[in-house]
Amino acid sequence: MKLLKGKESILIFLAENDAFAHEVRITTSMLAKQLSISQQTASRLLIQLEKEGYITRRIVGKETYVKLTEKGMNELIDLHVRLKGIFERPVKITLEGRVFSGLGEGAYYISLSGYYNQIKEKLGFEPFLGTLNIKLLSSAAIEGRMLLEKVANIVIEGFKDEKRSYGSAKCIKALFNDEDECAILFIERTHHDTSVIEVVAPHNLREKHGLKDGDKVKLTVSLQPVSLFSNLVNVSNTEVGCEKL
Amino acid sequence: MKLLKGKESILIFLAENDAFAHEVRITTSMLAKQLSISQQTASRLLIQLEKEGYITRRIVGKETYVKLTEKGMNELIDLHVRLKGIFERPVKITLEGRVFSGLGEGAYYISLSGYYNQIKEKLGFEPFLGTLNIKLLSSAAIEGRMLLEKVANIVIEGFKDEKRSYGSAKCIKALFNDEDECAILFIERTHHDTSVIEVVAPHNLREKHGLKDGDKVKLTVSLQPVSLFSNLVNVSNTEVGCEKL
DNA sequence: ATTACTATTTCCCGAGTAA
DNA sequence: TTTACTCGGGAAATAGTAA
Repeated sequence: MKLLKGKESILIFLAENDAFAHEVRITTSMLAKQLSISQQTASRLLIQLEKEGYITRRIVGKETYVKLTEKGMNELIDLHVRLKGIFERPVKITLEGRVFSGLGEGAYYISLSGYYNQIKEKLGFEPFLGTLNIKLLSSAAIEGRMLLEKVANIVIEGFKDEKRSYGSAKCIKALFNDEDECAILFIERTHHDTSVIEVVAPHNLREKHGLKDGDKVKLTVSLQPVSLFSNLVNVSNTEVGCEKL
Repeated sequence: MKLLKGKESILIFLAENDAFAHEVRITTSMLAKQLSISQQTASRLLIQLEKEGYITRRIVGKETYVKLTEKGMNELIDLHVRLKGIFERPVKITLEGRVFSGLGEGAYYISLSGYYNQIKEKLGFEPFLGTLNIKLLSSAAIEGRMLLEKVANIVIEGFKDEKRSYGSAKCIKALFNDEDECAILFIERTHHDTSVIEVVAPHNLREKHGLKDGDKVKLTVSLQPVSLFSNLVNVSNTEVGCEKL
């Protein structure tokens, strides 16, 4: 598309060239080239921006000096603040589902030191020896699960012993029923389908919350919008249970 | 003006409503109302955005669910990064001028405990008992001086003793000849005109740099673009001598 | 080289309205 | 109620060109 139209991109271009701190020399054809518009359009837009009070122009012979006014700069600040609001606010992803019993292999796998030590180190807690299986209820929850799987940023490496090899998994920290620290496990080559998640936690959640099969539970993950997409910086900006902002 | 035109503001509106994390229910008339456009335009823009790959739409009976695509989100991220580049990059203001001798009253005023202690506390150094007078050379430097005076964020309060009252001053930290920590003083009711600045520093700059009247010197202040304007947050975001980024 | 006018085309908005 | 078509008016972009 090109998100920005003529006037807006002129203001941004000027700001990028420090035209809020001092006058900047400019020609309409150079501006046109930069913004992929015609020289005539550049000329007209500068006239309009000046008329509307977003810039000042000082013409000395053949040279034109342009400066952003406070009004022009405020326009950019507003936009900046709005985008900051989007990208720097944690977004809560909530998954609801029902507890069910698995085959108990979760407990076995977590008890293996090859997994146990990694969990302890990378998740920051000593895991209860067992996982809680949760069947997701809605298509929204399943959609959320798929999103979280993409974003999960903690990797538990696979390993081998003399008998067999053990696969790797990704996980992401979450909050269980608005209370308990936990992590959702995304296990490579699981036998579960995408409507199921497994949760590991420092405590026995089943016991602590008095859960039996079929009980409804809730998982919340709070993450930064930018982490949902690949391009930008830090990966490790997930927060657990952050409600405000 | 309204910096944003239809399509762009729809993308931002959707992002503000978390439409990058999950589908969002929307009607064209509600969207029209929010963005002050007609229902017809809202409809047309949604169709176009979908065709261009910025959003996906899922129509279930009368309900429409919209989601930003990765492409759409990247468009916003690009803009965000661009604005961050503008507002979160220090801008260097450089003032050049020539040293000249004043009447020596700078030394007297700074030696007064009413000023001395404030300088020590608010500027973070014990000032040399004297100021360096600098006559600015260019109109650009004078313009810069006026800008800095507006932005100067450290206030030295005036006070009274039994004999007379002493005026207040503002100052801002700067770098002297790319080397020395110092501060530019903007004295209320000074007898100097706007082409002159006074500098206070922890050392005797005249001696340390072997300066005599007429020698050229340089002052550099590095500040955040947002601090140039009133609306936004933190005032104390001035940095001294930050060259990179 | 500039800037910026006029004329033409192209694009966009919104009223009316159908489904 | 919805969405989204057609269509007329007007805004915006460019070409041509003057200064």
